[in-house]
Amino acid sequence: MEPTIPEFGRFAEPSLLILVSLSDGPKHGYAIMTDVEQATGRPLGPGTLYAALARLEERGMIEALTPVDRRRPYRLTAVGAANLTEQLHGLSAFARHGLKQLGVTEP
Amino acid sequence: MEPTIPEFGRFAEPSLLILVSLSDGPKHGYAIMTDVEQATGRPLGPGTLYAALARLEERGMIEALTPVDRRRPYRLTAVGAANLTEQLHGLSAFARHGLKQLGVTEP
DNA sequence: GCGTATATATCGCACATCGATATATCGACG
DNA sequence: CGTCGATATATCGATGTGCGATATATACGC
Repeated sequence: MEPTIPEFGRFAEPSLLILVSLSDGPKHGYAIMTDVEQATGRPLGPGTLYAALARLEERGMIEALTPVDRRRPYRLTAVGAANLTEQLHGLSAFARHGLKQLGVTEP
Repeated sequence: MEPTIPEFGRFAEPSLLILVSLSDGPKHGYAIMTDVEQATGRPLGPGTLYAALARLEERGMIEALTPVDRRRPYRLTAVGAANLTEQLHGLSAFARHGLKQLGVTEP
């Protein structure tokens, strides 16, 4: 039988946060930090950030652009964007499914 | 300034999967395993499951019911349900936000 | 009685998170 | 012109989680 919830894959929160931040356009590390903290209200420490960036690049989800000044910007690759889109769809469906089961009516 | 994305908190995937499964009604471990595998298409191994159950109980998100036969059922607590609802709302908003930035139009 | 499905428990490795710390530069303000 | 806070990246170490493997026991069909 087919799964009722599409898979939403193999990146935990911080990586997803980073990918979504980059979906807005290329950014360097520090900009991602402030952007994510802005959006979520929670700080994303440098330990988490740079480790996750390295992993995401390694896996071809993002790529480094040529550094300007002290800044090392990254941008989403096509693969990364496709992957992110799929994950977000899965996530969205999962959230709807859960809220439905909880009896929460969505607007 | 206020965060634009509500926080979606502190449980990684498997725990969320378990909580959503329990939002359907009380279940014992093995039932959760098959339920989650059914819904997501991916197996949830016993190592992941029972460790996560222990953690969730410890934190008051779920509680153990009286065992029947070999089965040790759990159910969502009020706290757990409230917490889950909040997380799913955050998750849903986050997914919408990301998809919007990706230029994906949702049905 | 033999294999498969049901059911729970535990160990150990690998990996991720995340706070702390370090380092360097830039701009503003006194 | 000196220092302080913001910008920017890098790395280390503790702790937590995920997850596959393994173990064990019972119930059921064949």
